[in-house]
Amino acid sequence: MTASNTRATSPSPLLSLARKRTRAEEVTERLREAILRGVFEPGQPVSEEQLAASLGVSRGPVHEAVVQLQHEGLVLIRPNRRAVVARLTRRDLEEVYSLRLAMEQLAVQYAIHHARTEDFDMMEAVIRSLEDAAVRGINEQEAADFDINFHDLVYRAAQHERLYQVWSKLKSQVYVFLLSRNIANPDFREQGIIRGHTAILDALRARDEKRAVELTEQHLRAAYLRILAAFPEHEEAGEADSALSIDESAPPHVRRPPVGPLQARRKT
Amino acid sequence: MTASNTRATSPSPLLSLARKRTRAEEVTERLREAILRGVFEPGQPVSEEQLAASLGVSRGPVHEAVVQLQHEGLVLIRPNRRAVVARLTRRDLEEVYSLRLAMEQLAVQYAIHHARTEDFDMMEAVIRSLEDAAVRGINEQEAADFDINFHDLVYRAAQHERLYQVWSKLKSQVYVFLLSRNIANPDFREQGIIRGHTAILDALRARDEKRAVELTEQHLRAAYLRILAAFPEHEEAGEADSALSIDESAPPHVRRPPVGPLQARRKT
DNA sequence: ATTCTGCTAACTGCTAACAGTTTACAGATA
DNA sequence: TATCTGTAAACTGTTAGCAGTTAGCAGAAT
Repeated sequence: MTASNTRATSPSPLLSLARKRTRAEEVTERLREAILRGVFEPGQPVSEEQLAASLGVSRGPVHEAVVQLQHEGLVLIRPNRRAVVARLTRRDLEEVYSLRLAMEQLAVQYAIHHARTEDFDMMEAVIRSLEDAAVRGINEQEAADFDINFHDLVYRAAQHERLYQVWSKLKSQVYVFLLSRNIANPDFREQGIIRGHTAILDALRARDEKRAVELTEQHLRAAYLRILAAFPEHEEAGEADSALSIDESAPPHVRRPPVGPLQARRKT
Repeated sequence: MTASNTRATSPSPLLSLARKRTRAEEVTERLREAILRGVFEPGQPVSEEQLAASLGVSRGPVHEAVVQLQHEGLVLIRPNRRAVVARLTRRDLEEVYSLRLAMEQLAVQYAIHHARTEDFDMMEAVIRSLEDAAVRGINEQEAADFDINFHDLVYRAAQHERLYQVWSKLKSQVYVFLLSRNIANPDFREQGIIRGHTAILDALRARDEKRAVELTEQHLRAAYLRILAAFPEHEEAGEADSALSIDESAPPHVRRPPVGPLQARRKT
């Protein structure tokens, strides 16, 4: 997510009133980056104490960071136990993408009404960058960055704070899925992303709400299926029901087929 | 939210392995309750230090609680400044309800596929309780509790952890709106709630996805409009753009009409 | 060999104290 | 009188240390 967290509109460096970053925020970012880059394996315990020592900071800010990353679904905390890096399952994938689809359809509706032309221009620039980069060949991480950046701009253009907050939390998990499972043929994958984003941008510019919503569904369902296909047939033994699951009184595990627009389509 | 946070299925008191509540969680609950009950007025600063002193606890857990309540949208924090109780505006109302609508439509879809019969029975029980209570007359807070409890059961029945998390955050804000603005004629309001909930429950039991989604939209749009109507015509002077707004480089304020299904309908 | 038992080290939750920032206000200045 | 300025009090962010819990492992028991 290297680039996706930088502001789309860079604040003027002069007189910028620079909102002071608290130490906890810096730790959060470092730790998030480390987890996303795979420095910590899924399932691996993360000691606040060790982390604090290695970052040369006390445990207070580190604790805050860990809590924040739990909200983002990257780690799992249970009281008095060490935090554990989340192991995202097939079920988590379905949850993330079903939720994302609902939110992103809302986002394009809002974007159509509230976006400024600069917003569209920035989206176009991101698509162009990906096209250029695709020519010289890029790795998975770069592809994921471009992908997420485009969608991030859509959410920003929607000018819906709460919607953006929810997306921010989901974003990290989407990134994990993109990196770990998005192993289709690169050319095919990148062209699909480019075509999908271009189509969505066109619909947004045309203020065609129905089409934008429809295209979003297609785009995300395709992404979902591509990632799902890369999951191993038998999931790892002893896998938790979900990466989150604070809930201890979970009902016995049931196979849950996807619901709603993510499920295999009959009619259309 | 007195009752809505208790577990729907109470864990067996024997051998319950009782998940130990951390001090920070207790403080969070107390503070949330205090804000929802109006002990702190919107706009009023909340000192972590004073709060810690008055609760007989150190500032660590209190800070954690304040951060948590910021996530729930009940307070606003800026670094090095005292937290302030959120003042929810008309725009916040629109954000909350547009997001809620998208979430809840997803929830009923999942509930239709994953709910057990007990889930429906519990929903029915809540509706019945409200009917009984309405006869003897109830105050706004009780009505809000019944209302939220029903919807909470729907989200639980969906068995979608991330969806429930988002709803949990929204729930507090919905509660604030219900308490502060839901001032329609009680009889009318309660009958509307009862009818709405009954219709949704029927559609869920019938596994009629399309109807359930449609009814949810009607129910929530009605609630939105009822609350909106109670907003004063001229909002308080000096009101922030939004209760959240970490973003300091906000564009000049623009009148934003609701988007999507919340807006006034032309076609249907 | 495998399962239990008890101990030690590692670690988290919490508290208390320090350093730097913000708020509030009294007095100075126009 | 109204506005500016400097200073003290209030408050947050951070650190370090204590108390209680958990994890890991060596040795006993089967």
